[in-house]
This record gives sequence, structure tokens and C-alpha cells, in this order.
Amino acid sequence: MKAPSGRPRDPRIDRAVLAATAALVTKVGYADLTVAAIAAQAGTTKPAIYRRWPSKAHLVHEAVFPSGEPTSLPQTGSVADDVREMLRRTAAVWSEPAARAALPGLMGEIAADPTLHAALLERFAEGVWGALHARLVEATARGEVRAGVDPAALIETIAGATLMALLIRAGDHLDDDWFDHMADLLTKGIRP
Amino acid sequence: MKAPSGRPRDPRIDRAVLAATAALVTKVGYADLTVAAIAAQAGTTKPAIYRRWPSKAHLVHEAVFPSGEPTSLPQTGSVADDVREMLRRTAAVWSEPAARAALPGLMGEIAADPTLHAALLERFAEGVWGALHARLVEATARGEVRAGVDPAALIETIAGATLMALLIRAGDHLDDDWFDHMADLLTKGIRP
Amino acid sequence: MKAPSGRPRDPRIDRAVLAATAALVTKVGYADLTVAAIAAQAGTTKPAIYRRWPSKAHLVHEAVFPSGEPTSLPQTGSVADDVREMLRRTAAVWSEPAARAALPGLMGEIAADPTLHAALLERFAEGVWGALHARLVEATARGEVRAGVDPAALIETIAGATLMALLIRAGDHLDDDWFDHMADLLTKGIRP
Amino acid sequence: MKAPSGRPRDPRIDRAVLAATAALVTKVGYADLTVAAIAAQAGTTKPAIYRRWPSKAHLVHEAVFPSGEPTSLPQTGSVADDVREMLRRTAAVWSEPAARAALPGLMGEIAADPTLHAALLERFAEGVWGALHARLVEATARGEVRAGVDPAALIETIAGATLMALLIRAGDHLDDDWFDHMADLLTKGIRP
DNA sequence: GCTTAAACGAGACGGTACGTCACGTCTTCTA
DNA sequence: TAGAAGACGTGACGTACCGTCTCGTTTAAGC
Repeated sequence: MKAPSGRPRDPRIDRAVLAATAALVTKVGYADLTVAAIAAQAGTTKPAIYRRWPSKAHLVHEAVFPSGEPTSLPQTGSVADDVREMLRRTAAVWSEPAARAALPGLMGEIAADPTLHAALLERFAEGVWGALHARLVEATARGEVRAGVDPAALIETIAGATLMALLIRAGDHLDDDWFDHMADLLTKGIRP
Repeated sequence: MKAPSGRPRDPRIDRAVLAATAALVTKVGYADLTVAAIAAQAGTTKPAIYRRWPSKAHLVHEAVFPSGEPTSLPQTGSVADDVREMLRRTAAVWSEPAARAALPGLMGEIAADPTLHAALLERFAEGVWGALHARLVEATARGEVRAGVDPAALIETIAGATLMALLIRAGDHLDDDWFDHMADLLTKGIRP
Repeated sequence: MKAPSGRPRDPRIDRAVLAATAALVTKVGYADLTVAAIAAQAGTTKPAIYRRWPSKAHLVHEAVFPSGEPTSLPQTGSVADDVREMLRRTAAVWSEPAARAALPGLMGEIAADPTLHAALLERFAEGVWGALHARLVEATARGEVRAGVDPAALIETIAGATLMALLIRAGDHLDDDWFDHMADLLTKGIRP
Repeated sequence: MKAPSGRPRDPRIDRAVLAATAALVTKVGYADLTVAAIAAQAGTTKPAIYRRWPSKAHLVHEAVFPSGEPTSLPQTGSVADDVREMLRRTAAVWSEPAARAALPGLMGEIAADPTLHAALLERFAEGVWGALHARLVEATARGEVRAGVDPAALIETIAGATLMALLIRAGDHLDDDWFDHMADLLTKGIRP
């Protein structure tokens, strides 16, 4: 089936390229990021990079959103706390310097490349979002969340509000007050 | 004050370029949009375009988000309806074919160019967002909105959720159910 | 016939433009000479220049080769001295800083524009070259020049050698030795 | 010494570009010669050209003046014949359709770019001019040329007269009479 | 230990768009 | 009508980056 003949890929190159990509995108931004510069910084060459990733966007996407993390939500016991935790985690991932520098630029590529679009959605669906989705379904069954609340819509709202906050407040970071207030808003609504 | 000496700019060129930009970005997308093609379609030339807009991004931004309209919210009498209306309007602006085609690509440029960032924020602040902000302040004073709800955060949430929905659901449009559900969520929260 | 109605041209502009052209071509060279810069330096505008000269090349040509001079050859009494004087004068005209800076660049334009070609030939034919031509014809009649020497060919040789010397010896100027030697060569030939 | 790593340049491109340059400059002249057109005609692209030659002028210079040939002068036995042969060869090089079309335009570039100036002088010094210089030194030693005749000045004169003739007599070619007369002039001088 | 196949570095390749520049003309207003 | 001002169409410039290719060289695994 697989005949892994020939010289194997050097795993140090994978790591060096990912690290170089994250460092460079943080320094110069996505628009001024070039594959040649990444190769130089990683001590390798463009073909070695294109052997591993099909395009610059795929590379950045992998460099900037680390895949591994277990992301199990802690047992908070309260849906309000779950929402809050979800906001924090989403913001944490997207606030990483490299991620924040790359996010806006990546959106253009994602819209243009269905491959990337699917990859990114899958990555998030398997991560934080998936955990919260399950939690919300349970909470609805227990009656802690009113019937008719679509988990997917809530997740969309949490992610969207976080993204928008990061885009609008260009320089700053999101503080505790923001998380408190936003969790409150989604939990209680705006009704008095 | 202004000394309009010299040959005045031909306003027909401004209009033709904006129209051509909107048409082309809808057809080919932001990534494959070239200034030369815009110029050709508008019946003019690249220098004439660069005389008017400092970059392709500035041009697209102006072509895609109509500037003028006062956009006064109708007197709905209910904050819930105001929120719903606000969602609809935000979605309407961003769902325009040209806007939808340009939005993701534009984000990268906006992040890289503070000039554009400021221009875009100002444009939205003066439009729909400004009207809702005022309405919310009044509603809070009348007691229809609970104290402690930050209008800016709500706007952020509305805009963010809409943006995220448009990004994630690549092909589709947002239907009535989506607006109903989202307005409900923001008005009542998730509590039973 | 001539109906000089309307505002007359300002002769100061003619002079200012010619002076500015000569100064600028000396400073930046023909290749980097722009009409806009000439206009700015002369305190006028491009249209005012194009009302007077049909092209940049025509303007430079007039600015760099002053037309007026009487150019009567002194009565030297000897053909050898006439040749020498002719070499000196040709070199004098072409060694003017402005002329030397403009000459090579002008050649390209001259070759491309028959109008200019004719204008330049005429200018020189009426000047130094014409005087020498007459003198040579007389000298041939008197027997001081051997029969069969074509005056036109000699002039061609004098002008060509001077031009080539100026082109090859880029930085330097032509000294007395050069004139002595060249006059000797043309007068006596290379025979022992 | 040389470490020819990386993909080697495709020599067919070098040849195709030089041929296309010579063909195009002959057809449209130096002024209307564009690098894009050369690239198109050669079946390659602008960057491939700029990778090889630092400027359009360098490319034209190489395309138009063939480099290699040793051009040993034939053993004529007489200095007069050597001079005549030298005139013929200089005229032959510069009368090539491509060379003649490019020469005037090249002069402007040569004056503006010391690099080109040096390259061109070297090219000619190694070619015809060098051979004649040696021949003249021998002839002077044998007493066939009078002492005091500077070979460099004679070469300057030969080249200059030829150049001037080609420039002035725009359309025509130089005929046998011209060579006879000019050789005579330089050999015998104008003395009776 | 030899073979083999793929990865490696280097850098040229075709392609395409970029944003700039200068030319010579045209249009407006003012003298 | 000239002049000042500056926008106009035209068209080329030289650069940059993409993602692919072709070299010659190195490196492991399989025979």
C-alpha cells in the first residue's frame, strides 16, 4: 500500500517552517508575508515548503491555529459559566499574536478556497465549538436552557462577537469586563 | 478656502469606476480583481484611478459600501423589533453581492492599513450602528432595556454574529428564521 | 494675412524655458530630463512650452545649440589653420556643458524624427560648416588643396572625429595637443 | 570557483531573446522597442530578461554588436589598404540593419550609464580597433607611417567619420567611392 | 554494500499584477 | 487668445511574489 521508499522527510523542517511562519506573520503581517522569507528564516527552501503544504494559506492556517489541544471544557456546573469559558477560549486562540496577525488576511483566502474553508471549519468544530455544542444540548434537556435555542446559532454569536471585537479594537486586548458583560448578555438577554 | 484651479476631475469617471469595481468584484471575487480590469471596464486608465484612491482596497471599500444613506430606523415601538431591524440592515448591507464578494478580502487589507480601518469604522458608526446606539440609550432610560447593557457590546454582537453567519454559510443567504431566532436570543438570552 | 488677435505670447517665457532647459539638462542629463521639471524651473507650465515647441527634443535642440552666432572664419591665410580653427569651433559648440549633456540623447530622437534631423543639419550647414566649405573650394582653386578632396567628406571627418572624441573621452576635455595632432593628420595624412 | 548550484539558465532563452531584440529593433526602431514585445517575440517573459541583462540598453547592445569574432585584419602589405579595410569593417558592423537602427538610441543610454560605456569601449577595443592599433604600431616602426601619428587618434577619426556619415546620410549606405575617398584623405592628407 | 527513490539546497522558470512615471493633449478658470 | 493649473489617455517601466521546474547532491531503507 504505502511504500515509503526514498529519503524520508526531515521533521525538523516541518517544525522550523511552522515556527518561522508564526514568527514572521506576527512581525510583518499577513499581507507582507512571503514564502521565500519563511524559507530563509527556517533555513530551508521554497520547494521543501510546497512539498508539505499546498499553498501559503494552508501553511499559515496550520502554523497559527495549533491543532493538538484536548479542549475539554471543565465541569462548571452552570451554563452561564460554560458560555463564559467558551468566550475566553475562543478569544484565547484568536488573540495569540500570530493568529491575530493572520486572521484577517486568512479570511480572504478562506473565502476563495473551499478546501481551506472546510479545513478551518472542521478544526474549530472538533475543538472548542464541539464541546460547547454537546454541553448545550445536555443543558437544554435538563431545562437549564430554554427550548428553541439553537446551539449552532449561539456558537455563531459567541465566535462572531469575539471576532468582531478583535477586529474593531485593533490594538487592545479583551479584558475581564468584556467577558463578564458578554456572557451576561448572552445568558440573560437585554430584557430588564 | 478651496482654490479649484486646473482642470476639474471628470465625475463620470468616479461613477464609472465605482460601478465597474462593484460589478467586477461580484463577478471574479476580490482576489482576482485587478485595477487594470477595473479601468478597462470603466473605460478609463489606471493612473486616473490611482489619482482618486490611494489603493485598490480604498477603492473597493468605497465601491462596496454605499456611503450616503441616513438610515434612520423606523419607529417600531419595541426594542425587540429594533434589534431585529438592526440585524436585517446589517445583513442587508453585507449581503449585497458586491459586498459579500469583497468582505473577506477586504479584511486583510483593513488590518494592514490603519487608514482603511479608521475609514471603515467611521462609515459604519455614522450609519446603522449610530442609529441603534441612540435608540438603545433611550430604551435603557425608559426601562425597556435592563441597566448595565452596553450598547457598544450589543452592536458588536449583532454585527459579529451576522458577519460570522455570512462567512460560515458560504453559499446561502440568511432567512427569516435566522433573524427571528437571533433577535430572540439577544432579547431574551438563553435563560428559560 | 497674419491676424495677431488675442493676447500676445510672453517673450520672457521663451527665454526662461530655454535657460531652464539648458541648466537642467546639464544637471540631470537628457535621459532624466522631464518637461514638467523644465516648466517648474522656468516658472511656467507644460502647455505654455508645447505651444512653442512641438516636442521635448525640439526644445532641447534649440536650447543647447544657440543659433545666432556670425561664425565667420578669420582670415588665416593657410588651409592648415582653417582646418584647425574648424576643429576648435566644432568642439567649442559641442563641449558646452549643456550641449555635451544633451548630444548623445538627442541623437536617438534625431534618428527617429526627420523634422529634427533636417533642422539640425540645416543649423550646422548654415554655421561653421558652411564657412569652411566655401573656404575649401577657394583653396582647391588656388591649388593649396589637392584636387579630388571632397569638402563635404572633410567636414564629415572633422565633425565625426570631434564627436567620437567627445563620446569616448567621457570626462575629459579636448586639449591643445589633440587639436594640433588632429589638424596635422588631416592636413598631411599619415604618409611619412 | 564557480558553484553552479540551482537550476541552470536555459541557453535557448538567451539566444531567442537576442534574436528577437535584433529583429524587433530593426523593425520598429530603438525608441519604440519595448521589453514586453521582446519577451513576447522570444516566447518568454520580462522577468526572464531582466534576470539576464540589467537594462534594455545592455540587452540591445549585446544583441546588436556581435561579440566573438577575432577579426584579424588580412595581410594587405600596405598601410593604405589597412586603413581602407578598417573603414570597411567599422562601417560593416554599424551598417547591420539592427545596429544602424539601434546606434543613435544607444548613444543616449551609453552617456547616461558608465557601465554600458565601459562595456562598449571594451568590446570595440578588443575587436577591429585593437587589430588596427597593432598594425599601425608596426607600420610606424617600419617607417611606412610618419613618426608622430597617434594610432588612437587615427582610430578615433576613422570611427568618427564613419559614424557621422551614417548619421547624416540617414537612408543611404556608404558606397565604394566613399571608402576610396576617405582612405585617400587619411593616407595622403589634403596637401597637394 | 549496493541500489534505489525520494528529499534536499539552490535558483531559474512562466505568469501576472503591481504602482509609478512621463509624454503630449485637453479642459477649466482667470487675466 | 495666452497663461496657470492640473486631469486626461496612452503605454512602458522595472519589481515582486506566486507556485512549479530542473539541476546536482545527500540520505535513508530495502535488497
